[in-house]
Amino acid sequence: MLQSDRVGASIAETPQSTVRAIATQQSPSFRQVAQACSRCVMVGQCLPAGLTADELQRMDDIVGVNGQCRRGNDLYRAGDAIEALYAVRSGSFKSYRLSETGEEHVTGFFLPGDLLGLDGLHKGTHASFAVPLEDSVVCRFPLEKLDDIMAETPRLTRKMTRVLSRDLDNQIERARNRTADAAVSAFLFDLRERMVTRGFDAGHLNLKMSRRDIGNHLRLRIETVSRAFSRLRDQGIIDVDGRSLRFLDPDRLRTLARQD
Amino acid sequence: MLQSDRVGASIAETPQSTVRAIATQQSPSFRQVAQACSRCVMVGQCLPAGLTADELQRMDDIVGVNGQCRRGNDLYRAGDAIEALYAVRSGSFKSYRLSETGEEHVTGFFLPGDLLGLDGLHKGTHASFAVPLEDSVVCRFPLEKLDDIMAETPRLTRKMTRVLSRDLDNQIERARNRTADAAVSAFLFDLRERMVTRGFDAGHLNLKMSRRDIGNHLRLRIETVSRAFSRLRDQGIIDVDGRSLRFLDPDRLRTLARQD
DNA sequence: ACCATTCGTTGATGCAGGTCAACATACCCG
DNA sequence: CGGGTATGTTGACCTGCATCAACGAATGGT
Repeated sequence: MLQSDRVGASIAETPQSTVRAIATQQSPSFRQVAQACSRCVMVGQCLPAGLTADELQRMDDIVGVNGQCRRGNDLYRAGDAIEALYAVRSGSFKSYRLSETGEEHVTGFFLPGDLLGLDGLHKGTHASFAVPLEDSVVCRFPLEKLDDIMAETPRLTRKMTRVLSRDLDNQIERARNRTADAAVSAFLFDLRERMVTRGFDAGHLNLKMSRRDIGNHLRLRIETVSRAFSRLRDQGIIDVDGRSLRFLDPDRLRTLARQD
Repeated sequence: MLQSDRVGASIAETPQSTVRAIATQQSPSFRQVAQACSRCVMVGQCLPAGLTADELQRMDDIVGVNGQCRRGNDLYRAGDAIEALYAVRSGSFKSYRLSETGEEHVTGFFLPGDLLGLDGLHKGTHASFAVPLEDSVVCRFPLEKLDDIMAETPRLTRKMTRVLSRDLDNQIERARNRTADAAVSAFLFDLRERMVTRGFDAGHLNLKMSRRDIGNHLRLRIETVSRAFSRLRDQGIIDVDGRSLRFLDPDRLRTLARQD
């Protein structure tokens, strides 16, 4: 099994985890829509992307609980036994780790369709914390069931392998040597591309994360991020006011993002 | 299948790849030893670790070609169609990428038992270049066969998932904010741990990579790496003379490695 | 054995980004 | 509504690492 040998409490029994099933609060038809991968608008970007109709039906069967995760709560915490992976259905998340001295390190931002928890699979316990940046909804893939379905569905196995490989590739790519302006440009351009891929409006977006989180993620100070934003604004590449962001010249943003 | 949809030449037909089967130059018994996972000293650290005897036998059957890779040649090149993953059997490798401007970025160092090529699986083409740091021997896992055996061997699928998850975890961990001394200490401590895990002498080792490669990997200049080495030597933590390295105080090295 | 080239070390100096500080605005809660 | 706290921007200064430079030692090709 993918899951840990450690026996942990189920999500519902784990006090610090705050996923709450909303199914019981909903009408049967809404619940059905909320649960089924086959009817999810994000299915093309998510783990089940590329599955046949039959295989998708099987995925529908294992996505047991959709849960709200509200601001200020954790989806999971580093050290928790992994019992499931989560896909973002709506909203957004950040993941972070703590150093031995208690320093936070933001390890990623997650949009609808993104999979949370992959970095902990090898240990059987979560390697990171995951917190919503806004009220969000997640789909829960219990590892045991995922494991079962993978044993019978090679296509899903391959998809999982590719998702892991892509994350690894992205992490390596992110580790390049860059100036502060290039790092911030790359961050914004990547965010825009991910939004476009998911069918969001490409022109305008509201950043859900703070300057602190962005800087922490890019290993830059908050002041440096702020100045980089200002320089991009002064050059007419973006229009930024607080967390409200407009892309005026994506091509030049891309060029800045690609220089070392 | 894990492998690309692109149809590429086999390794043997690819001019720039220089894996050469040595089986024909060896006696049958040596060849057998060289090929079989079940008789490899690195089997405990490698992809087949944890398989049953039966499953291991199946792995033996798919490891088709062991190849020498000599210094100055590439095992594979970024952009090549992926037809196989490689495990280091003996020797060592570095992987690197090229930026659009031709800048090299060293993405990892690989010791016996390590798997090469994982970051390219999602695209079907290699994301990096892989070159030996010394004359080395690799085991070749053809993706198609690996895919077949994974479909029938859930345990191998899980192992592959864990290997990918571990690499992802390591990459994230490496991205922490660190001073130059902490980064170099972490690099050396990690290298030592990996050598110990593989049963090599923990006290002394010969670095196979240049200061340039180390610095590039850690996003530091060669002079900064050299000075960090000198400071560690002055503090009595290591004894270093060129590429010859002795660990005098691993505990203090570990402490340095863990501070932000 | 030769020279050319790469590699590693150390010193002097420069600069990108960190640090410190001041201030404005937004948000939360009683 | 008002006071407190978190957030974001900008300026002035500082520092850790990059850059430039000089040198000796190791390596490789002929």
